[in-house]
Amino acid sequence: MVRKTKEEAEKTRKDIIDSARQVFHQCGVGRSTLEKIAKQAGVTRGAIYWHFQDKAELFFAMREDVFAPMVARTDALLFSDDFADPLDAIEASLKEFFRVLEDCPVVREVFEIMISRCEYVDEFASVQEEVGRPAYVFLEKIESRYQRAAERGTLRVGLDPLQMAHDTWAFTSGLLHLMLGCQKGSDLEQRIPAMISQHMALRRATAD
Amino acid sequence: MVRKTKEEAEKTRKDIIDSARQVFHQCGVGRSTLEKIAKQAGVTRGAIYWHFQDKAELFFAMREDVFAPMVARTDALLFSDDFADPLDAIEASLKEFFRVLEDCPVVREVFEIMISRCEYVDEFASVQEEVGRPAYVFLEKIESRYQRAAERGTLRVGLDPLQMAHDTWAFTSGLLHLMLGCQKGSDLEQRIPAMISQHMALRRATAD
DNA sequence: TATTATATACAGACAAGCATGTATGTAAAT
DNA sequence: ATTTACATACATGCTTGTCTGTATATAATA
Repeated sequence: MVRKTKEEAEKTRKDIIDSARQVFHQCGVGRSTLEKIAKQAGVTRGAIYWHFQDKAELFFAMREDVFAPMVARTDALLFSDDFADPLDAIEASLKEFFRVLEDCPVVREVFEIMISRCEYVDEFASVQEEVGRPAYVFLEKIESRYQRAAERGTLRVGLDPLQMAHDTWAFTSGLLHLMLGCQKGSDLEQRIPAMISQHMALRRATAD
Repeated sequence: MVRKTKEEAEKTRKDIIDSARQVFHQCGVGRSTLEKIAKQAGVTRGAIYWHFQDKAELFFAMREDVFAPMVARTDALLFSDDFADPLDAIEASLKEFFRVLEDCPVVREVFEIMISRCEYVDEFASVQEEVGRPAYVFLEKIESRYQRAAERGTLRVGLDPLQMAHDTWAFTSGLLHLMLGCQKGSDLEQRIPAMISQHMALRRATAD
């Protein structure tokens, strides 16, 4: 029972990615041997080398599986027409991001691997760029939203959209890192929605 | 020329830590072999094993060398009596933190290693806690400063000190991560002082 | 439709290179 | 005389990449 049907092969591929995520999360990317990953997936290294060139390519595949959908979800809210106030769109987008991160263990595991279980050197140095770029793209996106808010008059007078974008940018990045690095006993996760609300409230125009 | 005087031995120890920092930074902690570190320091592994139990202990020593002074510096400003307004103390403390990070390559290298070149699993899992704890301590410290600012009336009315502390906490963490992960071409570093000023300005009481 | 050929999807074996830890040697400081 | 501060040598265990084997799905052909 060697040569499998295409669907079976595809399932094997997904099993390997799933297994890699678990092993990466437990051992760290560097100490995750292909043997461990194979065993966890119920295959041999031969199967891994068939589907992927090496550990790096496996890592990228795992990452892309969760990263792209995440960007799509949050962008959909950020640029949604359902919100009269762009600030509401920013708030909803941020909350959705952290909600998914909290509710979906797979997504959370991948982010935890990327943030605290991978060394960004050599063949993984490019990963840092790939993570850095979206960060700057995100900065531009929220800047455009703040800009729109300023035009609509929902941004508090005297506040500069570009500066607000930078502040929210850092806030979001920090929240992500603190959440993923926080100790189990901490109540940070429950506080997150409130933190986001309050962060946005700080820059809303006061009611006339 | 084997048995060295105590001062020479101490110098060897520091050379090893220096070398470890460079190799950790270049190869990542996991791929840094003691052989590489030894060669870079101009000694053999024997010297490393004499001064340190293993790579983990060497890592901790390197970290402690820059971490403790950093906390001392920033705390000194944060709790200084020279500032009439506690918000000024927070601002000065944050600016000092990032100034050192920018000016001192040694400090920056160590932070870069801790953030993006080390896998926090097994014997290094405790490192994450050791980094996480100061983060929570920092949260408490700035909360107490915001509390004081509220009492002094320099915090804008209606703002909750605890919530402000959380916001500044995330902002700082994010700024740190973004700065260390930012591409070389970015102008983020020049923007940092302005970002901090603006962050604090957002919560200052408006002049009567 | 039946047969054949070929590419597929792996499993298993192999050699080679490292990295680690330890054990031992040793010359000088104390 | 003894301890110190290393250097050197050694054995061991991984991990990787590659190479080969192979049974079967699938395509080609008749």
